[in-house]
Amino acid sequence: MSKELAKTYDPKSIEDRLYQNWEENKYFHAKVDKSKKPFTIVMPPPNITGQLHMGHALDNTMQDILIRYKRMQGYNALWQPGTDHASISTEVKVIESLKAQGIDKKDLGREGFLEKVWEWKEEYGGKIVKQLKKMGSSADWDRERFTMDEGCSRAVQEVFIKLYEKGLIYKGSRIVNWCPVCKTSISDAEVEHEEQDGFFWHINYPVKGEAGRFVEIATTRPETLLGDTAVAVNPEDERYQDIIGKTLVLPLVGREIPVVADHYVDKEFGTGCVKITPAHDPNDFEVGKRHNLPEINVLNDDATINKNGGKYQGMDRYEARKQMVKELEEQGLLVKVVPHSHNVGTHDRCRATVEPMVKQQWFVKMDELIQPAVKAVKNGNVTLLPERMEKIYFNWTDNIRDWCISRQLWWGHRIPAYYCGDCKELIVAKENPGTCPKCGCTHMTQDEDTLDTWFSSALWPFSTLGWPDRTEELDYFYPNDVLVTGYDIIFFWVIRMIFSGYEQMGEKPFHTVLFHGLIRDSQGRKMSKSLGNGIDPLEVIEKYGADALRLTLITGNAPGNDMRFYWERVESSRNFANKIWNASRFIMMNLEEGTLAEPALSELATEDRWILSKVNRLAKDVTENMDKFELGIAVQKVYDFIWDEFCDWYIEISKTRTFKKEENPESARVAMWTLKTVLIQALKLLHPYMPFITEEIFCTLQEEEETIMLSRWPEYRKDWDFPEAEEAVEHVKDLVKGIRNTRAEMEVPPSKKAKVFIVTEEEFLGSTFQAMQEAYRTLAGASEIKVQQNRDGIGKDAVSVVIPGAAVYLPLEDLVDFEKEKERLLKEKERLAKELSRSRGMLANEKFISKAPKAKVQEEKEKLEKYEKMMAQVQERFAQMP
RNA sequence: GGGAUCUUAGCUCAGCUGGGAGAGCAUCUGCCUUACAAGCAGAGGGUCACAGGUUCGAGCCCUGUAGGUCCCACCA
Repeated sequence: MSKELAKTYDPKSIEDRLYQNWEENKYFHAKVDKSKKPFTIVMPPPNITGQLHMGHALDNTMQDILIRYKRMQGYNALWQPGTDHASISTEVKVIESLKAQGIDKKDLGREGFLEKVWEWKEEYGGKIVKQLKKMGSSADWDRERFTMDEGCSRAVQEVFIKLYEKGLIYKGSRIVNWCPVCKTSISDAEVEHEEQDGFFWHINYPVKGEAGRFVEIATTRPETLLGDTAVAVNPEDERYQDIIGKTLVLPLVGREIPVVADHYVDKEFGTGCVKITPAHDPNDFEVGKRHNLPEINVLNDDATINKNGGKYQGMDRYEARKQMVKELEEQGLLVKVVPHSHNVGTHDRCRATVEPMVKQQWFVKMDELIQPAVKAVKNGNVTLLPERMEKIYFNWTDNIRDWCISRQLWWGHRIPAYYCGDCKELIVAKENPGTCPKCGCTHMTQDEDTLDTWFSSALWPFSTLGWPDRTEELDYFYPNDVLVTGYDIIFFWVIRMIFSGYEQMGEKPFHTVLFHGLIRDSQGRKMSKSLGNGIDPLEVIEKYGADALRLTLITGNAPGNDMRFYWERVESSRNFANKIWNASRFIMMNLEEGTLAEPALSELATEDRWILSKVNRLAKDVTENMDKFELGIAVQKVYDFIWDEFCDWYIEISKTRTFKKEENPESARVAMWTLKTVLIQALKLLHPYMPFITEEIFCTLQEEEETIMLSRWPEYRKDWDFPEAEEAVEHVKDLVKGIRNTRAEMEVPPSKKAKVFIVTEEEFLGSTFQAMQEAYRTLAGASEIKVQQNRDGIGKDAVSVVIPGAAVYLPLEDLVDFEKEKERLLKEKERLAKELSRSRGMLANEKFISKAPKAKVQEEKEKLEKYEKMMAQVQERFAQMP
């Protein structure tokens, strides 16, 4: 006897053990081997501050499925993992933990603080990796990287210097998004627009020298008045022709400002007069440039009013707003206040309202750099899935603006720029030059800023492979094949990787991007910390196992679509795992010791050929779906096959042989071989999705096998194609279902076995039913079976079931309620009549005959014939009824 | 303001290039049948949002309408 499995599937008892075994055996490790084709996926690096959430779970499951699939297909599959330093998140997190200990970041100084962050990273940064392992992720952990490790840091430096030397990175005083809470600039991509209810304050600006004359402006941010350096009107606006060029006196401040004419102003909107604050509004900034207006910054880094705000200095911006509105009202300059909802930019990390400010920052010039990335998607060198993501992609690239990459943070890659303390000369270099090349002094200091986190992530597909060194890994595994990620980071990351790949490597980073959606809660809400509605994947694994979680996340989920999480669905996934477990257990219980030799084709019973044919086509279909990245469809097919075909039909049918080993040992042996063979094929097809349970069963079933992970992916076999067996078994299934159905409707107790007469004139059916009667006798609850060509020996009191090609009679004698039987037959007649009229209608349509494909027409003719025969049977039965 | 996407069984969702409406859960009925009650067998339940159009044929393609979700956007 073979090894035995426990009665119910207990994922906890096997998962950790198997994973450890895989790691120890280095099954995940991919070595450069030019004799094999590489297949590479780079893992989106989770933040070191991260906790595994459903998004990671889905993302990693998809990648693991692809990697395991390709690995089994014989590819040299590399899943390159790593983590991200996540500058703002980590810095904020460490600041908070220091605060709890009563320590302030500034007191530690830059060096001291960074030391603390590294300590924190060592202690907590690896947590997410351990959690990913719980998912069964077969990433090559030996190659794990970190965006701030030595190599990745060199890559960042190299790219920065190269782009600077090409003139694609520049430093400039520009208007940027400023987060007053994080006290750093952020990129446009990091700003989220939120509709907020606010007001329009209409304010009168007095015209200089013309007492009683005013220009009425409308603003949503009255406090920015402090930085106004002009008022603009549209040059074509007839109402205001005479004031263009005049001077206004800024209320509360007294500064004199000009009225300028600029096409930016919309005549129809508001009053048609716009206050211009170049230092705190992107549009005004542009207007200011056109009219040579001064930029007056009135805000400190924490969004309090600075010294340029005169008496309002030190007040928070909102406090100042209140105070100023009050004073304007007192002075009679406030015309009206109108409720108005408008979009406010917020920082996606901390939700604080972003303040546009003019600052000295570093930028990447985007217009040229982006071009190869645009072309790549347009000409299909890079495919985005689902296709609609292309529109989002192009929408961004078409409206590209320069990328602000400097951050006023300490944790991150420090900008490799040095300034001369004396002559202010700027040098971009890997190291501090020591002396100033211009004035010769030695007062060189490094730029204080660090780079946007995404600057290093953009290099991830090649920096992880060793770039800027020319490693053999880089040569072999680059470009990667597929990138799997959420559509929410298409701008942050995907686009930037693509243009960086072309710019640095001269080649795309990957050929396909597979996007997935968000996992939402059962009410369709985003899972978030603040709502407290997040479901912890680890909790799901603890309760139902990693395989159940993986299956739940993949089934019924179309690419790029969001999905709701239901515990009930995990439960049904778990049930499926248990189903496989028990089916396997059953097979092992019946397996005899010793290997089962593959029988000759002639030894196979009809049902053996049927299930082999089915599993054979399943392998073909699943492979096709996988190749098209239709992961959910593929696994659904495996699920249906295992449960509906293999368990419900084949195993049940096979019992007639395996339970009677003594009677016909040879037939039992062939059945056992088929059971085992088909199970192994199915396990392999399922392995990428459910790695743990398939491994455990595979290895228990075949002690000689080391792992399913490295076994060969099932390929289509021509000699396993048995269309006639498939047809035969389909008829048997119809027969069994028909009998079961009738018995249930006639309320025949399950204990009562009935005789079954099958009347068919078709030779193929007759011999099929004859040959397989042992198989369906038990399935249909029959005592005795007779297959014949006429109704001889069948009494009038027999219940009849009409199936395609045959009529089945069950002599139930006293049990028959003829009224009920008539009712049942009538229903059947109606159904057939409907089918017949549909079919006849189609075939009577000349245009259908002439225009539809011939095969379709033929198919329809066959259907019609089938239904006509069935109808005849039903009518005949009516005629016999008493 | 521009764009994407969704509307299919009571609930959540599949449905690939157009060719007789599916799954899981829920509901109802009967079964502890020696792999599995986390199971088996059976049943009910859908004018595929609405209105047009293309087609021999539309859940699927086109147009419009309504409602939901999301993304982008410098109208102060």
